Amino acid sequence: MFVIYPNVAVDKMSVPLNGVPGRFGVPGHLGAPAHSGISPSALENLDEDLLGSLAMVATTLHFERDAEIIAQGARAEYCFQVISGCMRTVRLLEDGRRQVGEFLLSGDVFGWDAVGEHEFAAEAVTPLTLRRIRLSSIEDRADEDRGFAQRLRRYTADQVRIARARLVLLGRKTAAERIASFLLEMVDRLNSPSEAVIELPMSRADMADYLGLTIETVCRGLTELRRQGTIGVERTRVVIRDSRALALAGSDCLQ
Amino acid sequence: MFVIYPNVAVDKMSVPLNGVPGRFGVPGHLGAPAHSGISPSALENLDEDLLGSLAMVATTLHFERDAEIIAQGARAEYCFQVISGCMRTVRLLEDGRRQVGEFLLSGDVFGWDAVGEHEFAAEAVTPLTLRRIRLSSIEDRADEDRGFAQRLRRYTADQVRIARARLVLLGRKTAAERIASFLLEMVDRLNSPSEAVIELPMSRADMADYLGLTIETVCRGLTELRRQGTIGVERTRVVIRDSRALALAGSDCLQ
DNA sequence: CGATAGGTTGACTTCAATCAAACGACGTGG
DNA sequence: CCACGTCGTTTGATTGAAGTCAACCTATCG
Repeated sequence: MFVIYPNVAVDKMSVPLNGVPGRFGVPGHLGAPAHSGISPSALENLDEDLLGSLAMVATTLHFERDAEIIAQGARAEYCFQVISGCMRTVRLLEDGRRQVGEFLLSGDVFGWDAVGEHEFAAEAVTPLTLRRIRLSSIEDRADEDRGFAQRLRRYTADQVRIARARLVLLGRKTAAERIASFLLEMVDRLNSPSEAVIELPMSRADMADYLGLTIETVCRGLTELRRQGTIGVERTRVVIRDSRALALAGSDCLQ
Repeated sequence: MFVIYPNVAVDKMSVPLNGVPGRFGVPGHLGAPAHSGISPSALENLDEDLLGSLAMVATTLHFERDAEIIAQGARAEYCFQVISGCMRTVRLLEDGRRQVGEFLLSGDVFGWDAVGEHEFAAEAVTPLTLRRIRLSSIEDRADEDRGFAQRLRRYTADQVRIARARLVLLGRKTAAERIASFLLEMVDRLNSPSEAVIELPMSRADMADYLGLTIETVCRGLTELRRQGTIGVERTRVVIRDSRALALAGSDCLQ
């Protein structure tokens, strides 16, 4: 039902929180595991908690919204697993263009693939709780624990497939299709209490940079889907009114 | 660094003959040792030959240009390592839009990340020699050979990073930048005898579908680079005249 | 040869970006 | 409590980069 992370040196960052959308409340203080009511925080399911067994060598960290967890180009020494909240990976070009690599939710791991340095920065989309683990610990564990190595392989293979599916989205899909696909992805990943309603943790700007679009185009796309009766939108809350039409709009036959 | 290899590997396969798409090549003689005689190609370097140690359980196959090696959606039972030639992975949307996932050259492996089915098709860009290996063999070897498991992790992590770097290219770069980046990638990967000259194995259409552009836009981009004196182009041969300018044109600071 | 396929170039269109303005929610300070 | 400023979002008008359509070129091959 939940994960016990015993000791843990808790590097604690200030946990302010300027109110705000996406009621990802302040994570309970310290030892408190993924909280009760809201946000099941996925990690309850050990099968899906890749690094759960490394909790004893992990450090738990808290970040406020928009905090930078890792800078682009930082030396790769640690990787991070999201315990609760939402994180984004971003890469900037010199002139300021920004690409969001992925959004990470509970259980997702950032940076384990890094070699010399992290090629993407990592930032908190919402107040965030992370588990920080030395890359060497993962390598060591993989060497000595066959089951872990298998799970790691599966996880990484999944990441490759996911990234490649996004190549199709970015390379060949229209703005409208990208937006529809994105909503479908989020419906799938944010396991909401109610099937049909999702609370997007990220801003339009984040969505735009994830989808290779501009804020305005994302807005217009959402508005258009609403006009068609496919979804309902108001700020961060999206209601899926016709998921069949949405899948169609996203050209997601295979997926 | 400089590999000395006959730039066309010996294939007993008859010559090109332009392709009828979706045609199968001739499967190799079963159990034939990986390289009978010549054609070590790039694989001479064992360090870079991830699956070299599995050669005894591999089957060598030959395909003609444009042959389909694996169909999109095919059951994932085998993976393939390129011995010589160039392979592309492609994914089609229902309406015919096409995205090339990657180009694979000597040593590269296709399909090891697949779970139920291959989400991309694999096709021969040039006459092609492959090593075919059961996915289960890889899994088994990874379980029993720590060094192999490590190399496999490194290889897969590389694939993740490469795919994510392409997200930036497809999501945020202009046509001109994509084309310049592509040339730089190819200069790096096709280790040509002469630093400054590369022979592109793929057509403009393949390049376009790799870069999320149209054939015409690729042509215009190449022409523009030539007009600027950055490269020389004639059909498949590209001469890099000013690699500094090319890197600049590609916005590839980090990379 | 002529046929064909791939490549290049030009004219025009279009989808998404850019520029601009207004709105709404929220927090702050008077 | 309300006026105000800020920030994120939405909508509209316009621009522009890349797509589409079309013609032509140039290797290659039967």
